Amino acid sequence: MLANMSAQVKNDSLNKLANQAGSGQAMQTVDKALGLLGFFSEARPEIGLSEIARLSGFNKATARRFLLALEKHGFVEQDARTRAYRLGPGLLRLARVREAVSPVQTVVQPILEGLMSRIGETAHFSLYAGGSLATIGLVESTKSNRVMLERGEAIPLHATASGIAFMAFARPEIVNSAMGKTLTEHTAHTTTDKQELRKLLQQVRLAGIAVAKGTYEEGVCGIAAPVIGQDRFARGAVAVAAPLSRARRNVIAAIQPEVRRAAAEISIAMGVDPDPCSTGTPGAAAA
Amino acid sequence: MLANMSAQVKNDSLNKLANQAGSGQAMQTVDKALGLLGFFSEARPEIGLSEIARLSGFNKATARRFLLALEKHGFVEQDARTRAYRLGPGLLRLARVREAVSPVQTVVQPILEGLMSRIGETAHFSLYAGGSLATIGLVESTKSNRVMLERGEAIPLHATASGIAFMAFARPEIVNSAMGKTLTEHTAHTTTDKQELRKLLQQVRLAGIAVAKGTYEEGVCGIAAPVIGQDRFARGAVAVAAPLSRARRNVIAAIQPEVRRAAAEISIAMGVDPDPCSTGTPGAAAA
DNA sequence: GGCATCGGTTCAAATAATGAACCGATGAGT
DNA sequence: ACTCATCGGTTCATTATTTGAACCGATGCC
Repeated sequence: MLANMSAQVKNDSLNKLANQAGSGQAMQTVDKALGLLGFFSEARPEIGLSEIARLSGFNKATARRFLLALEKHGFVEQDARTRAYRLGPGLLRLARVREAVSPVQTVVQPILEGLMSRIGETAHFSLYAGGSLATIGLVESTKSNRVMLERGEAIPLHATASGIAFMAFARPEIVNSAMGKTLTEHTAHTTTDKQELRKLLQQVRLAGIAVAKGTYEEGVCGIAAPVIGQDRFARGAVAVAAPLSRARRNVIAAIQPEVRRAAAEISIAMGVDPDPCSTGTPGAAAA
Repeated sequence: MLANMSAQVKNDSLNKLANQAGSGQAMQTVDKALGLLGFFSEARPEIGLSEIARLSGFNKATARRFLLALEKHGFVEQDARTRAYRLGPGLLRLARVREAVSPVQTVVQPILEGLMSRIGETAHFSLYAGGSLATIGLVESTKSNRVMLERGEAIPLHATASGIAFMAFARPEIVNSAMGKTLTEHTAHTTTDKQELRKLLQQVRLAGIAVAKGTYEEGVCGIAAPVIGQDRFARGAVAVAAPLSRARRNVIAAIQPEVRRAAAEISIAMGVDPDPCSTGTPGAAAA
């Protein structure tokens, strides 16, 4: 009897690990279909059937069936003339409901505006979703020489201050998944070595803030702090982006506490318990 | 030649209709998973596993697998404490991309504001997605006695001016699908007879505008015009909602052209070709 | 303690997804 | 005008997937 029990328990925990690790058993068909949505971006807003089949590696027939299902729910729509597919209006509805429930955008924007006005540089906020960071809120500096950002564009995790700050406090499996891919070299300063990146993350974990000089775009300095969710893992990041020419030591030092504060405010607004001594959480408690 | 052409066109449109009509072969698994998202609303923002299984009619195990797949892509997220599911942040990213491509909200809001300021009553804009109309833009009247609306809430097609205006110019299969369900009687003035509803739609098709007095909520008068897409079928509707006490004949008459104009502006903003003699489109050209 | 319900998991049985080949249309190159 | 390539879309036999009843441990309510 006892031997039986322990054998079962062992099996159970092994299975659990397997499930959580690989994000394994999660309705592959749905997974594949939703994956198609990731190919749409501001840079590639409309995609033809053959192209999306090529991008995704599916058969045209399969890809089309996915698109039909997505279209039925308004996630994509097909241009009547070109027959190309683009993201659909159903997303707006769902985003509205989400926003009504947890008003991130509404709450984040004023915080970013305050941050920008105090330090005079472009500020933005990104959330992790579907494998990368996506800019959700953005306030541009009023200075003539300012850093411009694309809205809604995917931000590489390893090459930006936001990404580093996020990864330093993200769920381990997210970091592992990011480490699994090749680290694209965006500039000469991009960290492309995985050992080095891990070391960098450890430093950021201690500092609680990330500074990146020209790692994504030459001449741009990013300063970012993580935004934390209820589970004490990172959900996204707040960042300030300034021209390197203005980013002297004392300026960076002055910006850091402001970014930290904005990140904390957003974390709280997003529903994190501000009390640090809640449950024995696996997250950043070590710091 | 001419005979040939017309025969081909006929075949094409028949095929199209057949495909769109049944919405038949469209990856049932994905369809079911996306259907779960429809259960979330402002009124019911968080749903537990068992409840969503009950609502959807799926087994708990199945429902959970759907939710896992959705969570993986940020369409839902699970509250760490309550273990309930809510809509996720990934939606914001996609909505942003969509909005960048076809800036409906950005464009619609000022038009609604203009409409409201000219006529002094609550104005709103809804898009069809996933089986019902969803309010995308809303500007409330500044009068003390005004009509209030929930944001992002689903609007029944048969009981509102918006729904009637939309259906009158919608794809036939959408209308048929709506007619397939029972017509809920929201007030004593709701049209619940399908024959009568068809007649009403025909009238609205001729008038180009719909007026509904207390059909959804007692004492509220709605005046709505359809917003048209590239294919000349309706995508949604613009509506004004006024207290019946203020909705005298001459007021309604004064409001109608304004609503019409707003709807036309939005249609154009959404990419419809303002030129009526473009390609031989299957839409409302016949009317 | 007893009872109901919660979130979550399992494995055989049932159902659904898949892709090579194909169709007609379109457009560029000659 | 003819080819050639590619487009969006469809079909059907083969295959891998989804599915749900029964189950577990935990929690909350008499």
